[in-house]
Amino acid sequence: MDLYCKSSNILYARQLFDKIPKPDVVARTTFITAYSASGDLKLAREIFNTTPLRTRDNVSYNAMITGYAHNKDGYSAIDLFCEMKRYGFRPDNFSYTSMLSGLSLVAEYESHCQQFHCEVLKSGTGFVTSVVNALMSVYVKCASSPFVKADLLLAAARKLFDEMMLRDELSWTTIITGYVRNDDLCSARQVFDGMDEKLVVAWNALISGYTHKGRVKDALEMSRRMRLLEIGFDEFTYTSVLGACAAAKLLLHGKQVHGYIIRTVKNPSRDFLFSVNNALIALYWRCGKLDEARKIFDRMPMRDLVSWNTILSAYVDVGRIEEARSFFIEMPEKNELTWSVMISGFAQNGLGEEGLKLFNQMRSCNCQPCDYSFAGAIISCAVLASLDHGRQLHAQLIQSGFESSLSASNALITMYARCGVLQDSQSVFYTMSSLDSVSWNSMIAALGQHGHGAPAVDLFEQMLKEDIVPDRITFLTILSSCSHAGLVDEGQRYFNTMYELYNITPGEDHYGRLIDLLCRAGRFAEATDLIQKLPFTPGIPVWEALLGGCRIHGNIDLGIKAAEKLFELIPHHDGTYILLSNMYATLGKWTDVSRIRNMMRVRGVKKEPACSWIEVDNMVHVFLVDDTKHPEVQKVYKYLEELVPKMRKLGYVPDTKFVLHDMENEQKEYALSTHSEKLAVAFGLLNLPSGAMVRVFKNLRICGDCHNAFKFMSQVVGREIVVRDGKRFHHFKDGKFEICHVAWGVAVTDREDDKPSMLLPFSVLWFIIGILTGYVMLSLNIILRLLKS
DNA sequence: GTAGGGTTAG
Repeated sequence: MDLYCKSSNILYARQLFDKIPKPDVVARTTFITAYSASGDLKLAREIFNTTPLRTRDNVSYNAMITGYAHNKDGYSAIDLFCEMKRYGFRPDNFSYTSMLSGLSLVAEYESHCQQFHCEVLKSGTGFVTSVVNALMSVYVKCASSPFVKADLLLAAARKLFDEMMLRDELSWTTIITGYVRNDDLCSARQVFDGMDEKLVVAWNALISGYTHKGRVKDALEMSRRMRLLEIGFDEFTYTSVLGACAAAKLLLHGKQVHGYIIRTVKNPSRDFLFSVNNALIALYWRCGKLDEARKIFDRMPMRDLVSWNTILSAYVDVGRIEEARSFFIEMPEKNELTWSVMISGFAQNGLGEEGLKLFNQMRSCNCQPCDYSFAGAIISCAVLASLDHGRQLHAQLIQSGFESSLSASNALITMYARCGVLQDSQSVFYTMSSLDSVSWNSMIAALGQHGHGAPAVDLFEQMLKEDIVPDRITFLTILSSCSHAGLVDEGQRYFNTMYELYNITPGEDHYGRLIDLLCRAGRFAEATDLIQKLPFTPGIPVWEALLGGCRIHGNIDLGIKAAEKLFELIPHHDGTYILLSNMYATLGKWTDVSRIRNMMRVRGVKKEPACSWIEVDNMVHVFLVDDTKHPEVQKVYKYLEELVPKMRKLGYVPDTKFVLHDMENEQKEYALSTHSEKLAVAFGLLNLPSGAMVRVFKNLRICGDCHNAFKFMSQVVGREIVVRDGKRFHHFKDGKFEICHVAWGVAVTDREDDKPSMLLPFSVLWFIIGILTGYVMLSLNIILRLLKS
């Protein structure tokens, strides 16, 4: 039976076990261990529970406690340890070691460490190496949780280490990794240098430590020294070294290591093949060689979960989402990481609905979402600009105890910003206990998207002051923000520092934003000059930026050139036609507009009702780029005709004038209040740039008219309204073009079945449940007080 | 029949 358990053939062993009339405690313990090892704690506990109390012994308790610890259920490990004592068992070395390993998973405060430290001392196991090692682990892991005095905890671990009677290899590695994980590589190195005989494990710990802290050079230097000292690499060394190469994108070096492994390692073990091949997949992916990565994956005789997750992440990373989806479906097993990668993969590729669907599917599969999966779902809400759902997820995030998660908080910043509630983004940002570059990037982008260019630049400067190193995304964001704020010189200066100070080579996207910046300011000569000097053949982002700029300033000649280039690159892209016709519309050249629309019809390009839009003082000029007889336009007219008298009746104060210019160059003026559901509907039908819709949506929401805000959003549902990142609108003020809102805040949900979203009923339900719970709690409280008195 | 560390995936 034991043999079958060890060869992982538990099912067969269980058949034998079930034939024993009265299995003894030894047989039961074998199963507890086997089930725990296979991750099936429920079955393990079942066997444990059916062991009569009088036959239980320390070993069976210890096996069960270890099972919990191995399966990351620290609290149950501690509970069982306490139960054991309650029933009169005397915990031994094994019990303490296992319980402490469980404790290290959940220890969050200094008191947790101290309490159990006292208990160890009282029990007399304080001199046992394995117990002290586990206790050190508790201190070390606790030191990396927030709101603790990490230095004191590490010092306590060090004291334990210094005073140990008998150190083994684990003691050394525990303290070294303790320092590594708490960013004290100096102390880690000191302890390492003090080792007489340096174990491979210790080398590995330090190499991976250097890699994680971005010190790839030091990591590779260590591996070079290992080779000089003729210390044999094991699979952990290889994976760490390959990880270092992947982090620094050192393809050549990585390939050398790959070749060396092929030449020198004969008869590799199963584990060796798993971990080294997985690291190789990651290496080739990170170095941009997806095909090589795929080859390694395909050639693996056996794959584990990490292999699948790595190849999945690689395909998601390069945006090949459909292939990623087929990997996801094909995978023999999944963990929380698998789900999270796929959810955020959908979200990052604009497939918000798919992301949310998968998040719900994850929960219905009994897979507990982790903070990363929450982050993916929250970003999905950002893509859909679905504020209600986003808020619900925020509440659930807090409930699940992930409030302090970095990735989830970063997602919240983006979500609130894209849903038009900048204040909430800010309150998340300013209450976070630690920030990384993604947090800064998200907050800067949030400000920029809301048109607050100058504050975005200020925040960027603050980021630099706090020694956070900006990355490519930071520069994309700050260039857009400068563009919004008309800060041309600042933008150019930041662009130049990119390579000079931070060694980041600007990509086509960066050049695109720079050209956008120049064109918005009307500096076409500089822009065209830059395009000619580009270090690569200009592609879509460059020409789109140029055409966008020409549209604002009515620079027809240049605009046509840009459009021709775009037609060469993407022949039937509706966006180009629409930008082009909007350019003519803004200048009132209606014959050209209809020429373009005809071209679209002849060439079979899908025609969206379109319009161009500028705001001058309190006047919104809307240029309809459609035939007046177009049914969509007719609907708009009808709505507006009905709207004005109705609104007056309802007492709405007009605050904005809308001037509709149509193709026959007729102008119609409507004095309207933006606080109107009907107007919102009209906008929805018009497919107005969503900046205008954001305005209406925000007004409704600010006035507390959430119902209508929601209704407005659901009215928009079912129509192809694409909310594009970076689609900006312009404000004409004091003779200069300035910033305006970005196109966030429009819901595009349930497009398939065209039903209103279920978000509102859910929020109402939550609200009612909240009130009922509060009411019940209150009554209970009163009853208790009455009983007491 | 029971224990403690190092790797690769976001």
